[in-house]
Amino acid sequence: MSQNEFQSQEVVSSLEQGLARDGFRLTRARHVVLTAMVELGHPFSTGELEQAVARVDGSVGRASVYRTLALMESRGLVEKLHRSGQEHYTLCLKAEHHHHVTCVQCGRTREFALKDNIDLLSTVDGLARGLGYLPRSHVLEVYGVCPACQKLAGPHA
Amino acid sequence: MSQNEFQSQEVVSSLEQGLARDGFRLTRARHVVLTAMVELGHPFSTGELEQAVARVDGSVGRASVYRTLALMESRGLVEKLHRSGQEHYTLCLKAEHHHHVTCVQCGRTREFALKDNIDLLSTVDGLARGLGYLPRSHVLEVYGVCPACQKLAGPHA
DNA sequence: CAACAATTGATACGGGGTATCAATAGAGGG
DNA sequence: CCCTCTATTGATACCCCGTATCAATTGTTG
Repeated sequence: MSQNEFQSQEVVSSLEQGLARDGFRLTRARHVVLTAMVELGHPFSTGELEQAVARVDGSVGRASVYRTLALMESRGLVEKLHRSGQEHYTLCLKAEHHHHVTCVQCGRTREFALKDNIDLLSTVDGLARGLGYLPRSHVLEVYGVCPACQKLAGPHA
Repeated sequence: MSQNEFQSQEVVSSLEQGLARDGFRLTRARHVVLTAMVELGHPFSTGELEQAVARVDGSVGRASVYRTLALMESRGLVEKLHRSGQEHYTLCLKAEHHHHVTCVQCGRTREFALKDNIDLLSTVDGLARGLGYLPRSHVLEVYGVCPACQKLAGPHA
């Protein structure tokens, strides 16, 4: 646990360094929101984020939660997940283009890149070209049961 | 144009027949909302749908617009599109599992299935398995410039 | 046509997210 | 270390979207 807290703080300060590098100020509010995001450790709704922030520091205003969320999203460090009933957001630690596998039971996500699978990436583009489109981008989200939840459920998953 | 209107009415009544088959009543409100959806002919936000409905028949209540939208969505005849800044919905005419290509310029969508591309489909599942997940479902949305918009833009697209 | 239930429109409500704005507090220079 | 300048903040009010409610209406079935 203290191990986890240690890692969390490292993640938070690396995010903060990124902000500072681009001329954003390191403020108490941002620190608190980032800490809350990292400590949640899994995709969160805006409501969950608000609660987590309040737990860390009740003096941070609601508006700052949304402002920081928007800031991180605009920098590609937080992404919206699709197909969850309610919109959820997740921290992205990989810089490059990537996708998510979301566990339909515990809700945790895992990032993956397609570099090992160049076929897939080029197939998606090729598919668009086959329809006469000029490919620009795509969204691919995968849903399944993660290894941990499979174990919990027993062999008849 | 009257050709289009004729086709629109056919689509609307085929949707209505589906509803009737399952015991839903054919009401004025539903007819108006479906007509508005079909006549929009491209992905729409809820606001656009409200406006279109009002244009067709101003006496239809706001609640019924949302009720009909939810009904169609629950039947898989309308799907939410992802990654649009604002949520958008689109009519789905294909029954089977399919995806959308959305033009980033005109916003129109086109459905496509992966049957010609079984590789891709099984690759996505295989990819999840490779990470230890039990694949359940996925979202794939493709964005690009459609043939018509490419022509408009000239050869330097 | 009668009767029953599904559906509707109007209304009010709630919650999420934002615009506003005076007050605060970073960051950098002296 | 303090000063200044401006980004950022917290509080508030506000707006808008979607929904719960409910009496009135309208499909449908027999």
